Order: sequence, then C-alpha cells, then structure tokens
Amino acid sequence: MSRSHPRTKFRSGCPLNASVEILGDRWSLLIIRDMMLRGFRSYTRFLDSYEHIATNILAHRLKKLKGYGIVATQQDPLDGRKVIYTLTQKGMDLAPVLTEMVLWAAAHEDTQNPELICRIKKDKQKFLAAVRQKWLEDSSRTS
Amino acid sequence: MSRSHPRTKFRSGCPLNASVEILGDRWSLLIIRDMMLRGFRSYTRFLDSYEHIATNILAHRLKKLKGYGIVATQQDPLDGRKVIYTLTQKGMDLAPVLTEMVLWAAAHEDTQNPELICRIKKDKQKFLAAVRQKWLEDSSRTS
DNA sequence: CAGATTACTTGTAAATTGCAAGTTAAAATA
DNA sequence: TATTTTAACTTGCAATTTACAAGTAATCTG
Repeated sequence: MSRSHPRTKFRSGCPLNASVEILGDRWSLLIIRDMMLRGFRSYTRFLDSYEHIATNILAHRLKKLKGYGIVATQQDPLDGRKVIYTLTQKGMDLAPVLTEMVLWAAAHEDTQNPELICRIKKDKQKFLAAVRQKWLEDSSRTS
Repeated sequence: MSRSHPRTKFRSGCPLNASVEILGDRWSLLIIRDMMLRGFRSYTRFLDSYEHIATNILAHRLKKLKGYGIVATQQDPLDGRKVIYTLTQKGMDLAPVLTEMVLWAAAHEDTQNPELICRIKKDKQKFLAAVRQKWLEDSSRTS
C-alpha cells in the first residue's frame, strides 16, 4: 500500500525545504549514516545502533526513505528472513551533507570520534571518494 | 527560565547525531535559511515566509536556536517593540550544510529557484564567501 | 488617545514519537 | 521432525510535539 514516491507536494518549492521535509527528523540521517559509514544493511543492525531507535519508528523511516528512493531493498538469497537495505545513488549523494554536518558539530559541540573528524579535515575530497568507492564495491558484491 | 544552553546530554557522542538533535526538525534550518540567505531579522518576517510556520513553533525554535548559540538577539534601538535576530558565527558556519542540502534536493527533487542553484554550482567557494561577506557587513552595521 | 504593530503566550485538537508486547515466516537446533 | 531462535516487522497505548486559533502586553503611529 506504500506508494513508491510520496506525492504530497512540498510546502514550498525551495530546495532546502525539500531536503528538510525528506530528512528533517531525529532519525533519518542516522540511518543513512549507519548505511554509509558503518556498512549496516539490516533492520536488526540499525536497531542495535548507538541511539536506540524504536522498532516502529525504524520501520516507518525505512519505508519513507525507500519511498523517496534513498534506500533500496532486496531479499537475502542466503537467508529468506533477511532483507538487505542499501543506499541508492540518491542516498549516496547525501555524503557531502553528512560530512558538513559532522564538521559543524565537531567544531561547535562536544562530540567524539576524533579519527573520523581528522580524516575528513585532512582531505575532504579524498574522504568522499573513499566512501563512494566502498559503496561501489559493496554494490558490485551485492547485485 | 530558558537556560543559555540545553545541557541534557546527546543520545550519543556521534557528531552527526549532535547536528541531528540540534537541527533535525521541520523548521530550524528554514529559519536559518531566512536569516542567512534572505536577510530576515524579525519575528514577523519569519512568520511571513513561504512555509508558514505557526507562531508558537517559531517562538520555541528561536529560543532553542538561541540556546545553542546559533542565533543572537538584540533590541532594536529605533523601535522598542522589535527584536533583531542575527546569526552568530556558529550559525553562519552552517552555510556549507545548507549549501549541500540545496544541491542535493536540486539534483534529486522537483524544486524551484534555479538562479540560486546555478550560482552555487558555478563556484561553491565564491558563493560561500559572498554569503559570509554579506553577514560581516550586516554585523558591522548592527553592532 | 485610538488604533495598529510587534513579539510573543495560551488553549486545545491532531499528529507523531516512544515503549512494550505481539505476530509471522524462515532458519537453526535438538 | 519438533522446538527454539531469529529477522522483520505490526499493534496498542501513553507521552510528547505540532498545528491552528485566539488572546495579551508593550510600544508606536496618526
């Protein structure tokens, strides 16, 4: 019953507003982070992440992200119970957004994971290329 | 009663999570957009923006953003009713985040404002420098 | 000084979130 | 093969948040 793309029009045509309507909540970007930076691909992995999302919220967010074409699903050929969640190209294109949000918080808030921040600061383009490369490799391994 | 900085600890130490907890809602980044890109500085200006935020939500968001040191307030010396809202350095440092979110939505969703997108695409660094420069000029004019 | 403006607050209904528990199908184990 | 476990959800309900409408206090304008 979930349509492939939520077609209720955005509140305005502003591109920032579109991003906010799609990603502006307390969980979506964290799920994308787990997929992009930690390589998580399954429901239970997302559940076990640091911030402890509730099961129903996770299900809703995954459905929404899929609806917007940010994540895609496939059945695990080796285990009929498992669903494999992957980032689409559209999802991967959020890498610069995540990166800038990480840099901003690292600069202005008390946060952890200094290795990641160092790596990004040292060479942002190289970091983005590496993230993208890892995604390409995982994609070829999967599909 | 509003403390200067919300000191309830974040759900995790992840810098992305900090950004999400501070900015991850449907309004905060739009208010920051109006200040950064449209030069809005007052409560009524924010209310009249495209997406039509409710008055109580706006008041809450402004309080929160002020609490996090993203916006600052001052009385208008020429009109005792008016409060002037400005972005702090911390708020201005969100420019790369907004920029990447604009680019992402422009690439993947049906949005408007092609001039802005063109300008960013043509030379991102130049765009960011210009936004920053405008802020500096407004700051000197104000304080 | 009467009316308008600015920056809010308050009340209330609707929607969303969070927590706990349950369900279904498939796989692993005894 | 029967039983238990696992994975991916769904359901019910209370608590929180959001949205809409209306009201208020201080200031300004004619």
